[in-house]
Amino acid sequence: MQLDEAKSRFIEGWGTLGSAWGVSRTMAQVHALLLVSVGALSAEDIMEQLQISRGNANLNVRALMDWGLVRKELRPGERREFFSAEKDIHRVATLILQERHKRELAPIMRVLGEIRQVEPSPTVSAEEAQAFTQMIGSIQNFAEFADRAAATLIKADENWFLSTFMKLMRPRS
Amino acid sequence: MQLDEAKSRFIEGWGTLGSAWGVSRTMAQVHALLLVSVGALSAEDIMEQLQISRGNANLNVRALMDWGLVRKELRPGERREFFSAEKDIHRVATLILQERHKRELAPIMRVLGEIRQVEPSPTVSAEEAQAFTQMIGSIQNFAEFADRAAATLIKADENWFLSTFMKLMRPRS
DNA sequence: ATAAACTTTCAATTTATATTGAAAGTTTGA
DNA sequence: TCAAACTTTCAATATAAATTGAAAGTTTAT
Repeated sequence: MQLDEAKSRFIEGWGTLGSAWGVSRTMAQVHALLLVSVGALSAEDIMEQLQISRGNANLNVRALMDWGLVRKELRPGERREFFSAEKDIHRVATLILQERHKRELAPIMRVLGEIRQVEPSPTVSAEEAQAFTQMIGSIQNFAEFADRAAATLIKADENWFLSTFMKLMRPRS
Repeated sequence: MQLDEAKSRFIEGWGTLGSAWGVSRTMAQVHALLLVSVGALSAEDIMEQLQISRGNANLNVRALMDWGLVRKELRPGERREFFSAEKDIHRVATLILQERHKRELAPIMRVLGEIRQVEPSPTVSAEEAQAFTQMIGSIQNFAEFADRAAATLIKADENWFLSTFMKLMRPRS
């Protein structure tokens, strides 16, 4: 396979993956393109390679910058902006986790905390109320656990965690 | 807060969470409704409580059954079908992980494996090809790691719950 | 065999989301 | 200051996804 074809396939695959996980296809594709590009790319480059409009390119590049996955690169003597992606995949994962925590986990946790205060009422049996509270409680517990686990991974910039657990999980390597 | 309001808020929140993660809002809402319902519900119940059409209810209930999150419950002497959700949150998490692994992780892993075989070509520099191969390789490694980590952490959480439960049951030993 | 009580399907429609492209805005250099 | 070289915005448009509802299909009881 040629490098160009390999890159296209990666961009396509990354886009598909993104849309399955609630990230817009184009945003994921811009990210993929920047990941496999050696240098930084201009808006024009992105427009051309992905065949998208200027506005669309701008929108998605800015969204990626909000996520911290892409940064602007200014070249002395050049007026236009270039963009490059964070290439360290561990940092990429960290940034994505942080952002998703903030945007999606935190809000649902707030809701769970609020709805757990169900008042006793004459129209519902005690056991029904309790079943509800238990369900919510177990979701809270699990979410907190998952959250802490993710945070632990985030803090594992040092390799001790990764190497320790990699050995546990990949006894063959 | 009344139980009914709490349930509504949960259903709404779960739906929002779902759509942020690539699950259709209604599917997540049907799931939420069944999670907080004590018994099994009929198609009619779901239609009424979520204000959706019969076709929509049927479609989403079947999708949830494909995920293994919901099962049909037949009552002797009743012609219609009832549906109930898996209530054990660890099983829920496990089922979701399994399914997403199968649907989304496995396909991208296949692509990554394929595109890593870039042929040398006179039109691309060796270092460009190598940068690409390294990028793909690090994504592969990370994906494998994350995959194992998720499975391991879920098991760890299950064990934690189990041991806590055992201690509660057998405080003396 | 027929009808009643359901479930399933799917073409049409609605709704939500992404995209465009031209205009407005901004920055830089002469 | 102006004009060139850019970036950003946003109303209009296109695309994709979800939803409806009625018809077709299925199962069960009589």
